[in-house]
Amino acid sequence: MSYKIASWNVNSIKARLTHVQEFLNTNQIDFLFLQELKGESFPDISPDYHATYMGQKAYNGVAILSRQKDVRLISNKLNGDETDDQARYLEVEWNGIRLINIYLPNGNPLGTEKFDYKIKWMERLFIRLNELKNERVPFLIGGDFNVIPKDEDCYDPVLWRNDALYHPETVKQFRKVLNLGLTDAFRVFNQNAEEYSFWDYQAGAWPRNRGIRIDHFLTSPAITDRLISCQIDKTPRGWDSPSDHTPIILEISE
DNA sequence: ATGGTTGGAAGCCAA
Repeated sequence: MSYKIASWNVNSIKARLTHVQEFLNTNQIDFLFLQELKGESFPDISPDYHATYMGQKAYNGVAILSRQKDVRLISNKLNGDETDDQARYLEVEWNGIRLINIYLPNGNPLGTEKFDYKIKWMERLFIRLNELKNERVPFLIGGDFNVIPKDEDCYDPVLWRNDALYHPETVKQFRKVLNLGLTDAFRVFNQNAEEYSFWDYQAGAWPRNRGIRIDHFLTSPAITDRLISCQIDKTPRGWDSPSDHTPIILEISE
């Protein structure tokens, strides 16, 4: 027995409703983390799934769909800044483990308050995950991290160095999180370059495979021990009117 | 080559 957990930035749940339904119908997904809902309310997707979500008007928004109804909301915001009202964080408890879905700030353009917000958000995330580590709570965190971990995770490292997604400060913060003892689950099973989860809508990025790997699952040690597989499913990116992201799917043993 | 495209908003912003 195993569980499949997927993460997908859908770039508007309203615009991608049928895609999400098709994805759920063709994969045996137990939990689906969604990002960029771009709306306050959440639509009826399937009678087979329970939705926990945190939305806002027009921007951001995260949801966790689950076959299991016994998920318990721990938090729908990231601690550390009472003035932060962006819907980017969802933490639930299920079966003794913590499931965390994030839509980490993009941070562009560099040199603006947006980049400061991203870095501070990552510092707050580190503090939260360090708490869970100290409490010995097994967890997995998935979502759109808006972070390119390494050169092999983008088509043009030199170009991306001048972007908030691969800026040295961004990568430093990401490594700090990893150094809590977390594992980039995808890299346990696949060391190939040119394995991407996002392709820009512009300039033929998808047909030319000019993409970046910014959607991740990170697992705490107890969950890492249970990893069965972690793959990027490129199929939905090839559908008509797709999201610019494609799902990443993680499988863990019971 | 500072463009190109998409979604939600409202008559631009974020990605």
